[in-house]
Amino acid sequence: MLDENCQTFVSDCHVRAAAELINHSWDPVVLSALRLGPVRRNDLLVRIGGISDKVLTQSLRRLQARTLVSKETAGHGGVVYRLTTLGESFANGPLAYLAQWAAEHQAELA
Amino acid sequence: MLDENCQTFVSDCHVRAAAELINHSWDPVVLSALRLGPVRRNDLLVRIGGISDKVLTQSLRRLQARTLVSKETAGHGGVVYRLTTLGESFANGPLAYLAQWAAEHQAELA
DNA sequence: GCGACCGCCTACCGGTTGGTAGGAATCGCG
DNA sequence: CGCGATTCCTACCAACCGGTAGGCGGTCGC
Repeated sequence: MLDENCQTFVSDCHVRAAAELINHSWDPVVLSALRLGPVRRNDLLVRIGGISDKVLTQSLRRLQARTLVSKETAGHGGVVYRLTTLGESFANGPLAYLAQWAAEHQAELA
Repeated sequence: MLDENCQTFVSDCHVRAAAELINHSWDPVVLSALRLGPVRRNDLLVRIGGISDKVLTQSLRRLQARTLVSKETAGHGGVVYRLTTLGESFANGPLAYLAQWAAEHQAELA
């Protein structure tokens, strides 16, 4: 479904691949929140405001599947999530650039 | 819905604002396709493979509302869509960076 | 052991997105 | 005028995303 569409123009293929990383609306927010450092799940719920319990789990599952986030067990039946090297590369690179652009052009966006 | 969530950490607010620009899966593809130059609607349908007529219209409406894309009437009942200055800034900036990152890390992404 | 907390899972519901099909309005050409 | 091309709109449908509620099993402190 992605390959045959790449016939049209190649760069588009990479745009679609990248879009799938942030296409779920909460994923970029979770990645951005994890830039502040490793954090336990419940603290992540607080750090990100307004996300529901289930959605955070789903988002973390997706990000784990793409090896952007890793999970470690901690004491007290707790869990710590942190960015992987790939995740840091994405969060500090394209995602940070995206946020910076949005900040600069904030006034121009309705 | 966005403001009160910005209490948590400020950069996150901009991430969410930027995410709304590419939240709809076809929008980045349309913007990327328009980077190749102004184009009529039907040609855009061909240039982008696999998009449906209705979805392209909806995507263009959203992008027009955000002043990323402008529409001009052309002869023969035709219409020409092109990127605005803001749209070019976004497509050549964050979007291009995103695609470049995806191309570089293509192998690491499942 | 018991209660509290934590992570996670399972329904269910509502809204949105994407796809298909059909048709209306407009313009230019033969 | 008849016709095709183009743009756009309206249903209708399937699939998905996000939210709510409730429950299950694990670990820790008491």
